[in-house]
Amino acid sequence: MTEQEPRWLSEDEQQMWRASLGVLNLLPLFLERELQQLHGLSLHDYEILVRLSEAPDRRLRLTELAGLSNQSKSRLSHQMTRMENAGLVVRESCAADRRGQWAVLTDAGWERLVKAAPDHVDGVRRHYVDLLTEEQKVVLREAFTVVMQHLHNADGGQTCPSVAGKPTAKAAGQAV
Amino acid sequence: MTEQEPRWLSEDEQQMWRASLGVLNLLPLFLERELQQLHGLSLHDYEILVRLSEAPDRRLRLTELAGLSNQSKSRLSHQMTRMENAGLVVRESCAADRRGQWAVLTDAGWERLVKAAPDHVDGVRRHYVDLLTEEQKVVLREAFTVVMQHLHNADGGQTCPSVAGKPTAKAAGQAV
DNA sequence: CGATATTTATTGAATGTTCAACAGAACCGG
DNA sequence: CCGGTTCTGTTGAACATTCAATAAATATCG
Repeated sequence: MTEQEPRWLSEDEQQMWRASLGVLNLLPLFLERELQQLHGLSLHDYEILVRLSEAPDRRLRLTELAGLSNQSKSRLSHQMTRMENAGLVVRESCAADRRGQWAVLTDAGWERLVKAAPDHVDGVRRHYVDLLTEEQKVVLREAFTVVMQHLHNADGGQTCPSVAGKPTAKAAGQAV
Repeated sequence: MTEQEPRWLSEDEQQMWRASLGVLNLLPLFLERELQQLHGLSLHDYEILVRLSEAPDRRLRLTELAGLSNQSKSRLSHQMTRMENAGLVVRESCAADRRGQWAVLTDAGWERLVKAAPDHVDGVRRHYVDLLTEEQKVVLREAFTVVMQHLHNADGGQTCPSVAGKPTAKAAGQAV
């Protein structure tokens, strides 16, 4: 019997957790809807386009892309199929490792991203970034960097391959 | 032509946004998996159980429940069907407003919640709360309360009915 | 070298989510 | 009290996601 009285959350912690849950649930919905209506893209589409756009040669191995965009390889695989059908992206098999595949951004994909980016950044600002004070942004950046890191390490690549210590890319500033 | 150069995110803002996205994507997955494996509940199941458990008479009108748990009425409706089949919850039609329905927590649902709560709180701590400093928690609570409020107001009840100014319930401290 | 394990990516089935359309009850305004 | 509007909740179909199983190429190591 290693039963212990669990460490319940304090009133404040609970409030903070519930607010987090709210944002977690709602924010993606809003961004997704705007993106979908204005540009026919899902949030995941967008995220993938951004990551590819920042990659050298506009290409990334699937596993790495999955890690960078925080999703499982299975999900990415389905996603890629859809995006390939939409002409945003193509797969190319990899010479160096014949198990592997490149995800490559097409010109159409690039243009789609460039068109969508201003509206999307605007949405991210309206619904999130611009609601925060400078101090809050700093704290949030630090806090969430830690949490994200933790989550990437915490599972043995089941959920999503851990992203290497890459510096955040500099490219077109397209707010994922 | 009201075209404007968009206000791109600064380097720091972008880093903070991307970390947020990471947490947004990953955290629910982790909590969901643990909850599912240990107790056969989804995160949404759990959230609904908690909200009902805190409500007077363990019952809530569907619309209000949807608002409290940050989801659309449609989604909740499907969810309720599943949970009703699982015996966690029942629907009762509402005398005062004959359009309406009550969502009522069953005893089985309550017990299930009580059993799951310690493990879930533990997960929330391990993957989130305990990774934050006291200062970060405070800042996060304030910041996200604002953002959540904004999101609730921002859409005209399309996504989810806006939650009234209810004080965060006091009940069993079960960390949603 | 060869056997085993690991890594890469895909697949299909089960499950969950969204969106738009709907039906019925209550509200509101003249 | 009648007509339109809003609100309640449900439904089905399209779509997305998860999970476990698979196949194929490469690593590992005795």
